[in-house]
Amino acid sequence: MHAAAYLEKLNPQQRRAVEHGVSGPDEARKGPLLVIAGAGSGKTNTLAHRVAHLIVNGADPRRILLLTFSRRAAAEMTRRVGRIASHVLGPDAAVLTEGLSWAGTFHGIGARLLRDYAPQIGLDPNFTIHDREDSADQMNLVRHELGFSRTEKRFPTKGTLIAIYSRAVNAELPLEEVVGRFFPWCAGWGAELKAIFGGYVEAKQAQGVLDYDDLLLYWAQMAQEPALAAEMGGRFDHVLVDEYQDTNRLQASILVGLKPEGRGLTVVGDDAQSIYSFRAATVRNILDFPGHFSPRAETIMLEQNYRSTQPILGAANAVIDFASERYAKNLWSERVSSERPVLVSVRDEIEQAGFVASQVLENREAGIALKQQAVLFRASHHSGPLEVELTRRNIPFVKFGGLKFLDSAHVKDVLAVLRFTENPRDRVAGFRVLRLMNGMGPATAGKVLDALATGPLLPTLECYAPPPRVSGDWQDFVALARDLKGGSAGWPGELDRVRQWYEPHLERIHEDAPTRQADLVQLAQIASAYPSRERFLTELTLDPPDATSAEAGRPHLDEDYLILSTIHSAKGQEWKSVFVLNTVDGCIPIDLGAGTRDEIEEERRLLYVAMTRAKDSLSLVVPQRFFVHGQAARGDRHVYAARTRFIPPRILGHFAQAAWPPATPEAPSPAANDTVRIDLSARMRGMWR
DNA sequence: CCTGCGTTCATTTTT
DNA sequence: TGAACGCAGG
Repeated sequence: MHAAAYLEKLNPQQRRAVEHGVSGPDEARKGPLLVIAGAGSGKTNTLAHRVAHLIVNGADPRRILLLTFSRRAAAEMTRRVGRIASHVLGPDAAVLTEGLSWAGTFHGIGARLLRDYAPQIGLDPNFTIHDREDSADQMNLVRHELGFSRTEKRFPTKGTLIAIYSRAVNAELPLEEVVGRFFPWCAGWGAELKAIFGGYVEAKQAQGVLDYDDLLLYWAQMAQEPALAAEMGGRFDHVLVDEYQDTNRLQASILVGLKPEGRGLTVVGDDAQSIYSFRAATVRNILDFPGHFSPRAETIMLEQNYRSTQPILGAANAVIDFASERYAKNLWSERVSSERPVLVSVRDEIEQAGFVASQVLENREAGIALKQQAVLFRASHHSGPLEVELTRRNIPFVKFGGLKFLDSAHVKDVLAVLRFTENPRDRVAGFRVLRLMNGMGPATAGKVLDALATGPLLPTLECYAPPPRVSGDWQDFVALARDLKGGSAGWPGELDRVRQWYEPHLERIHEDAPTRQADLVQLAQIASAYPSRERFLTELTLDPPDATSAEAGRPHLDEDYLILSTIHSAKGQEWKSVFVLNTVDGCIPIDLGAGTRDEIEEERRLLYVAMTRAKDSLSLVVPQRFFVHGQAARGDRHVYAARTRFIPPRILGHFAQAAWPPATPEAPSPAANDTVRIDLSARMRGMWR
């Protein structure tokens, strides 16, 4: 085939990455490939082209494994591959790219493979998956059983326990080292920790439950068994991994197990954007990748940035130049502009919100849609005052990252009922469900669960004689279980049946039942997009919908809305105009605990990631003071903050500086007197009563 | 054995 | 500010 037209648009480095090991009969060229792709260097585009190029040249899409960071990224990649391929192959391409079914996150693909191989590794293929909070609850049950809830000295909480456990698994480190390095204040509890973790693993196995870490751990273990590894690896001719800088040791082990020689293996990433070390991701994976193989992996650098203007890129480069260990890159852009990024000084978070809201509207008047603008922040709650201001001004927004509505108690309750039906041995789900009934405490619930550990759901529940005070609720519950188990409602009718059962409990437990009901309606809508209960539960746990929007109502998809996002959730995205909130020491870097050197370095990369999301305009907002949390609403205790240490004086030349509101010698407004004399809003509300 | 109340505590990022 | 835990009463 002559050089395809779709390759012409790529720059020489991108093209090398796309064609690596594809053209030419030379087997040796199918060796491993590392692509270091700087921010905005067309990484996704290059990877999509590579996959399309493989398919166009005869690779079987069903034998391509594509590991991405989120399901959204996987979907985007599949879409792009389809578009590129259809330029070459016409309508046939649709059939081919539909075969690209092994695209997803490590965890998602892991779950799928584990269900496939379950019989061979002694696993119940109907396992249910615990999210982080469920895992913590499970850990707590064990902690209690082993009697560690009443120790003399303060014992680590369930959250700490699961964090330690998870770190040890994902980093493939011995417990002692994990505790010593990351949790030194727990150093005295070595033996107790081992006991708890042992109990935790046994509990999961007895219940047919896997946690997030198990999805990788079991997969990695399978990949260490030569026979299984060969079979699994043999299913795929090509394995491509995106965002490799954010993988951990366990994930690297999986790759090596699947492709020991690195044949057909491609990893893409940018060490300067590694921001997930709290999940045990290690930048060493990408730094050490080439040397893992013999001969070494070929390394290609993509250094031309197509996203940002030169002044924005220059400022971002200046920030990351202080980083210690990294692949030296020299990112450059042809996009000229006279506009430097702006450091905007504001009085406090309230003014910050005012500034952003005004600026966003101004931009929109200038023709930049809200969707082309984003506000980024380090921690989810940093956007609180801004959300209030946006709501007040009626500016629609969607927020990515932070608390999801799946974490709210009522949604978890409903999901737990489904999971409990799917797997009656799941004690965390069972506990949650049973305790909903009035009069059902921990002891009674425990007895029911004990009975279920050995017998099947229905006869066990039907035969169980509950204490008299729960009998009414109990009958309803058994009827529910019968309906669900009988499958008469079908999917997603089952969910409606659960909601119907749940409603009286919801009203009894929560004051604000109506708002919570609305969430459950939302949940039912989401559910209708899934083909079955099992798929719904699995995929919802592994790929929760990642956005929440203004309470005023979710904007319709065709509407315009502003993007609010944590920096972590902004990964891989870009906007014309970007605002970064709280660019001060204490927020970036966040002041928490020790603040080791590595942690500080990661915070630096976070700022770099935030800055490199901007195409045309970038504002870093620096509030001068912060009100202290946990005082009376009108209190004015506050602390002063300083500009982030990652922008020291010697690189200030890369920025323009401004203050907001622009200084005007106007008389102070009367509202500055902060005593409220009359409550007008109450009066307004009263008009309608 | 369960529930409700009072107290305390700890506040990142996410598959 | 809210969630999580402990304690006492029923």
